[in-house]
Amino acid sequence: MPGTKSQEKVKEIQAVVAPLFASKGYHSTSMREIAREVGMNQSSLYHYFRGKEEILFEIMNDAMDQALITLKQICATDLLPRDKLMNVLHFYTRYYAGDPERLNLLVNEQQSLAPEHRRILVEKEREYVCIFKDLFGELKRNRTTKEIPRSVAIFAFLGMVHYTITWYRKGGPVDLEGLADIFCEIFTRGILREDAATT
Amino acid sequence: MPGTKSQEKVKEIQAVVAPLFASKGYHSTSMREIAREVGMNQSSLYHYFRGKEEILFEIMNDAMDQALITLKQICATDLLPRDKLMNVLHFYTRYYAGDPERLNLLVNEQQSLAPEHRRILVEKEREYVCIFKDLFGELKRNRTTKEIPRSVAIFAFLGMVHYTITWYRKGGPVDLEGLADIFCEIFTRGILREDAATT
DNA sequence: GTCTATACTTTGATAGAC
DNA sequence: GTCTATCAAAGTATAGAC
Repeated sequence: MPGTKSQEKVKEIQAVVAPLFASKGYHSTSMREIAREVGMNQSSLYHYFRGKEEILFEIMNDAMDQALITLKQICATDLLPRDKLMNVLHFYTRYYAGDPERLNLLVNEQQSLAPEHRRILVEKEREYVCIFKDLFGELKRNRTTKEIPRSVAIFAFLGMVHYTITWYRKGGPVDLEGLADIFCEIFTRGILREDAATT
Repeated sequence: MPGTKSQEKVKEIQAVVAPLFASKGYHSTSMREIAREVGMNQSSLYHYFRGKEEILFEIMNDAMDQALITLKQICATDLLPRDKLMNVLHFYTRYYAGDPERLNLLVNEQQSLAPEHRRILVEKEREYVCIFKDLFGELKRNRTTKEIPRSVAIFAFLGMVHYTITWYRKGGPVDLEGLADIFCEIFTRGILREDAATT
């Protein structure tokens, strides 16, 4: 394959870099350190990436795309709005809490992106929020939500989930499924009408 | 006042630096830029601080101390556990959402601290969590909480509140009091027993 | 595709006059 | 307390041989 640049190697580098960026932060991780950790010369990295910032962007971009695909799949089903929402909440929780090293970057390193890359991810972020908003819209038509502004409800949930990367560790007293269940319950009881919640 | 180093100037510098660190990140903000923004020479900064990291630490440390004082005051009253909790949640929400530029650092720049400073703040973080845990302990004795692990409930709340620094802006459709009310409601309905919630 | 060598820039911090 | 001048270190990135 000409001009392919060995996608396996690219993935391998990203797999090494994500935890590095996550633990020390983007700006505190040097290209020299990355190269050492990957096991190649610093200059060789530039064969696979245009620069340090591109490594960060591609990891973050992949992570967002991956989640978007699944979220859209769930929403495309003909489940009841309530069940769709539960599936979305469940998936999203497992996604973040299950891969904290990579998702960490999405939460903490937005500032480190070049403006044009930042714009791309902000746009995808908007897609995320739209998916949630649409779901709540469907619920509202069925009069199943309380009088909490939709966006506040969404951001409350996102905050709850994103924060897991700082405290949740697999292998602890609560497993991933259990955590997703708890978040669903908090959100259900807290946001939706009780009569709907007990359905 | 000998050896005082003009506390007013120190506060002024911190007030300029906090938004800088918050918007561009600690490592992307240089001492030269800080000096320019403050309106003094780069070297002069070293008269007030031992170095860049100390500026960051002192801002973060002050912010934590300030919150701790109020939280302890609330807990020292002889209100009902439920009311104490509501007061704590209310204050904490207003504190974070009301000063996002400074509190941003507490959420995003822990990695940038020197190890010994990091340790100090981690210790204070533990105090925070203890305050919440004790409150839930009081509630549990009255059998007013559901079967959600205490720490999960606490981290759910902290995540919800800390995330406000990324989306909430004063002057929008929801004011600070309203936001605190909503968070209290979500948390009350989601975490506590319904019978207790409607008291 | 991988290396050596190096250019170039920016950084945090210090010395010392005033 | 504030400045000028400067240092040493570390950073990203590139040129070019193999």
